[in-house]
Amino acid sequence: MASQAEENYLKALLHLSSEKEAINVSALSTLLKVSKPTANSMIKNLKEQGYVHYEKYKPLLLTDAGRKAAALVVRKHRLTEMYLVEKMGFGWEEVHEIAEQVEHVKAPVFFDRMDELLEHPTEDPHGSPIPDKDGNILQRHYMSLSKCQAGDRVRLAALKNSSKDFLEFLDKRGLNLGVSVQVETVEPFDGSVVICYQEKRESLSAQVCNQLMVEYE
Amino acid sequence: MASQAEENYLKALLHLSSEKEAINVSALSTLLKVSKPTANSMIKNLKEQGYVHYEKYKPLLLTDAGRKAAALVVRKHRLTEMYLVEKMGFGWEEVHEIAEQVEHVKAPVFFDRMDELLEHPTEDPHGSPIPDKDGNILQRHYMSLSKCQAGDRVRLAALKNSSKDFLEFLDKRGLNLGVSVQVETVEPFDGSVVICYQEKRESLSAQVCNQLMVEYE
DNA sequence: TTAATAAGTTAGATTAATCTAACAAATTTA
DNA sequence: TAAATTTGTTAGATTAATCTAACTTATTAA
Ligand SMILES: [Mn+2]
Ligand SMILES: [Mn+2]
Ligand SMILES: [Mn+2]
Ligand SMILES: [Mn+2]
Repeated sequence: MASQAEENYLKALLHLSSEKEAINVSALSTLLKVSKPTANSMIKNLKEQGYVHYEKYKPLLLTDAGRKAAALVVRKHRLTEMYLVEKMGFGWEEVHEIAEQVEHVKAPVFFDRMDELLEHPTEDPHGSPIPDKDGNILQRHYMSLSKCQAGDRVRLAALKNSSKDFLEFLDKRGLNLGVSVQVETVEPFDGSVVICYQEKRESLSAQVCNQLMVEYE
Repeated sequence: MASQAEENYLKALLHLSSEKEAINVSALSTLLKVSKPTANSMIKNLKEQGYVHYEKYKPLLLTDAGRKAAALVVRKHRLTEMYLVEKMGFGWEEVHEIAEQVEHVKAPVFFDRMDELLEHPTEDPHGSPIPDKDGNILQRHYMSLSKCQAGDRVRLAALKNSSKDFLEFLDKRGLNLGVSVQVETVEPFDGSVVICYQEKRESLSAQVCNQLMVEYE
């Protein structure tokens, strides 16, 4: 079974490959906060195990087995986050660090039980999809709030970024997933947007709008 | 913060010292299934950190700091076991292996939340005491069922041994903690005991009775 | 009280995961 | 295209946790 380090690398590789098909070692080492030689040597190890395609100086690519293994780690991570929020009462900004550790528990039944108790959730507390038991990830195609126009009525469905700072920013404004939002104005100059929701009116910078994924109601 | 290995050694040392004040390296290495040199070198490490008193060839002794650190690991372990049984519906025979891993999560708030949700339990699913947040362990002085006499009416309060086999043996007979038991006969020859409980009559070997801790009702 | 056995230690090796320093290859910029 | 920059690799060292082999000390049995 994969070690904690291996599981973390697999997750990072899957994450990077979702933004750009081919992955480079630098991005991996930056994301995981390890040196490039460290990442390089782990890549050789993962190649040995059949999880990545790799040739010297060429970009990295997850194999099918690698993608599946990675998705199953993501599944454990997101089930844990959902469990922590729904069953233990944690805030969505607290759960990532805990899940980062709990995801490595070697006891499939533990995660299966979370899945059951949560009644097979399909998204985590930040709106990201929870891969199924075969490692398939149902990609939702939400739209960024920054693509909306004045007058649009949308529901906040997911976050592109789930950093603690951002989550706390949203908490302060009562911007939770599921909230229905009316786009009032879009400022052409800087892309900032004024929205109305739950009797509130807020102006959000383009940077924030980019991170907010919405769908039409 | 202590590594997983260090936490496991501390727990083992506390466990061994509960049976015999002074601990020897052999017992430790046997319990943890590592070689004696491995145990020896970890002892030197723990001594460096102020967790054990140790001089070459002399028996091992936990320091106050070591005993406290160990008790806090045991606290995490037992809170986890209790949480798994009470909140997640696991059987008492399934939880030890999972807790053995979860206990190493570095997130005090995670265990504090379990403690709250369980309303500050004082015993784990096997009747063992859960140390408090300062590492104090309230020792209950239960009596072994093998010390009982015909006619005694007692309640099953704890298990001295919680191996999977033993737990399954008890499950098959409906012998759960809290069950009220009437001692029918005690066989002087082999120490076996016939008990009545919940419309059932069972004969238990001395070996089993030794592991069953009871209290008068 | 010696001899046998058990317990404990030292030395040295191994593995996984990490690092820095040095260098090579690829890409970008001028 | 040549120079500068970025990216990737190799070599070699380190640390934690483990092992085996060989040896020493302590305990137990004859
Ligand atoms: Mn997360
Ligand atoms: Mn992790
Ligand atoms: Mn246990
Ligand atoms: Mn453990």
